Amino acid sequence: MEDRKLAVLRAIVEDYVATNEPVGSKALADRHSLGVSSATIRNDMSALEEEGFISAPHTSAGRIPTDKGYRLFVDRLSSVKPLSSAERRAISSFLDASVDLHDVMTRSVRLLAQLTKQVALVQYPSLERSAVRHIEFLPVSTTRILIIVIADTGRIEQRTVDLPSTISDTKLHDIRVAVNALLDGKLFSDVPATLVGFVERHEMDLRPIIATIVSTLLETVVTKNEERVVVGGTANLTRGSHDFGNSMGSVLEALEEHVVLLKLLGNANNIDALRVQIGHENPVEQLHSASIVSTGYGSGDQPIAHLGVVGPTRMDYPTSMAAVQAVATYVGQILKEQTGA
Amino acid sequence: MEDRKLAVLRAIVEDYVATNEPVGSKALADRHSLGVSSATIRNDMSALEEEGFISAPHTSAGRIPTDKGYRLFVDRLSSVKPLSSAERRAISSFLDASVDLHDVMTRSVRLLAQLTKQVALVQYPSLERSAVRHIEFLPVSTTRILIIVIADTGRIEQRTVDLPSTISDTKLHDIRVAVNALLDGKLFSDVPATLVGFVERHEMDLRPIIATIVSTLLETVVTKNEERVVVGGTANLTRGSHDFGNSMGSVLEALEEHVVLLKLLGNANNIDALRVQIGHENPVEQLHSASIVSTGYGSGDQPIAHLGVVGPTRMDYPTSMAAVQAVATYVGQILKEQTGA
DNA sequence: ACTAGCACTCGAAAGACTTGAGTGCTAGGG
DNA sequence: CCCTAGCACTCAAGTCTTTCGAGTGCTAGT
Repeated sequence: MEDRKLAVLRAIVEDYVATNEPVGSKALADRHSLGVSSATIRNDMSALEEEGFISAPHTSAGRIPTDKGYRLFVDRLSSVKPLSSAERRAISSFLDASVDLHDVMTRSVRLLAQLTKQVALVQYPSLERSAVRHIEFLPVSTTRILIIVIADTGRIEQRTVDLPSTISDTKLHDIRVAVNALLDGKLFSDVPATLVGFVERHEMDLRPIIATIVSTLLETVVTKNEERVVVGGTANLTRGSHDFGNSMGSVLEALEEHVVLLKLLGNANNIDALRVQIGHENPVEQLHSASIVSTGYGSGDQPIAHLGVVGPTRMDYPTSMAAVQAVATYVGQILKEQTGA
Repeated sequence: MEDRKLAVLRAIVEDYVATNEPVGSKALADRHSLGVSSATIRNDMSALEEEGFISAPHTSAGRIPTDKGYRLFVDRLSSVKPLSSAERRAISSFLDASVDLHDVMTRSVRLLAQLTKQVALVQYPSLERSAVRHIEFLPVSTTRILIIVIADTGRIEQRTVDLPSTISDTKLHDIRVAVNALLDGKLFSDVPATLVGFVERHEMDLRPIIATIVSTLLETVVTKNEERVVVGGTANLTRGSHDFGNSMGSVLEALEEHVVLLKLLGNANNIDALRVQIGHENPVEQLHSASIVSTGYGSGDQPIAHLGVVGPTRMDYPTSMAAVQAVATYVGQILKEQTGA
């Protein structure tokens, strides 16, 4: 009895996702073998509507799932649909061809967009979770150097800095060696603590220069550590024609605001499991008619960043969840291979 | 007489761009002081239609400019509208805040999109036009190193490479010094020639390793020298509602194909002047209903890459041209400051 | 060479009508 | 007691018609 009501809800979600049209009792009785007549289904639907899982766009139309309905569906009614082996092979071969981090990110986002037919988001490995692999100083002119920070996750940050006075190449080299000795292998988040007192350990006349360098370094690594997100598959927004109706403009706008996307993916540190945010559950107002399926990925034990897809609430959750999961796993592997030993 | 016909065409273009509705003879007579009656204008319009500069969507509607009409407008009738000083200030202050190349690209594209209310494209400095500033080798494991190539334009390329055998840190350091001595300051396009014979100048047992490194280096610098393009302001596609009608999907698709965008911007080397491609004039089929305004930008004498905007054929050409021009100039300056002395 | 006037065209907007999917409810059957 | 069959009702969406008016081309007049 309760079971049947759930079955009806599942059927409604599945049909609505497939057809994008409100689904009525008759259609359900016909297309799914629920073993009862349309009248009975009508009663169940009435109850489901009462409880807020479905709603009718207008009196004489079928029902469509509400956000709450999708939530129940995702939590209790759907099984994560395994990918076909062809798909798995496609994923790994496509990602294996990547030559560098940028390439991995770009390919992942394309892949994810293609697999899910949704808009895909892939975040670059977070600097917070990265460790210093190497730091390089390149003289650009007599009073200007280029600082390059290379992270173990493959990310590279650069910054040009004006020095208060000139410095010889050998001195600069010495500083570089000292900085690297101190910072190599350190987590970005530990860099500030590690650099405490560094300036003071040098000769007086070098201190202004070193102070400048250190402050830029800190800025690069911590203060302005810009997280990056790649977006792909926006053309998929036009797929289901009226899924986003006239609000498509604001969806596109939101997708260009990387700050917003980071909020979506959860720039908090705690989340690594597959996460589904349905409709109004997501924190971005402009995307209250969209759902986000996301997860963390990483080369080791804990996630170093997130990736996911954004689509209309009426998306194919099982497939999206499977694809997101799979891509995250593969990306993690690739990064491990490329950056680790 | 001929003069008046041109004035009529100009008026038609301006009105159509402003209103997005076919413009009729009466409206022209009213809104522009052409000094003649609507009947006379009708005659002129007839002639213009005959010559293919305008066309009527259906019998009893006004006229809209054809691609040919826009072309004439751009070539002979429009004056590049200077930006307001407020706009100029906004541009320079916004771009001045950039901290690195990525930042410059991102900010430029946002700026350009905002100024023109169109989709903006900004190409990263072309590797072809870059020179080597520095090359770094970082050991990742005993048989694996990370090669990092830093260009004078601020671009940084990385590549992980598996070595055929182990190598000591000191040997690796020696190779690095040798490579840098050879390549520093060389144009990327000259790198292959410069490296001829490099492998052979080393001891026999190092040759396999060096050969591997050299081939990866060549790949990075020449063979797979991926040009990059940043896209922004896609939300502007939804602005004029039916400008792209149902073909908006394919426009978005085209904008995600960076190869396509490079074709649009002209990956040929010869173009640096402001260029306008109207409708079918552009080489990309999916964008035959769009126009592209683009130009080269550079930190020195010749352009190192291109930037521009993509919009519907009925775009405000004078404004777009001015904005593209201005942003290109500023970007060139900023890059010069950041990367040069 | 320009203008005034007029008949004509045809898309877009508004209204009337029809259609049919879907509902809620009630009465009857296993 | 739960399910089903049947029926009256509702309402969006489609179709058809009508109206409306902006805009045209042409001709005759200044």
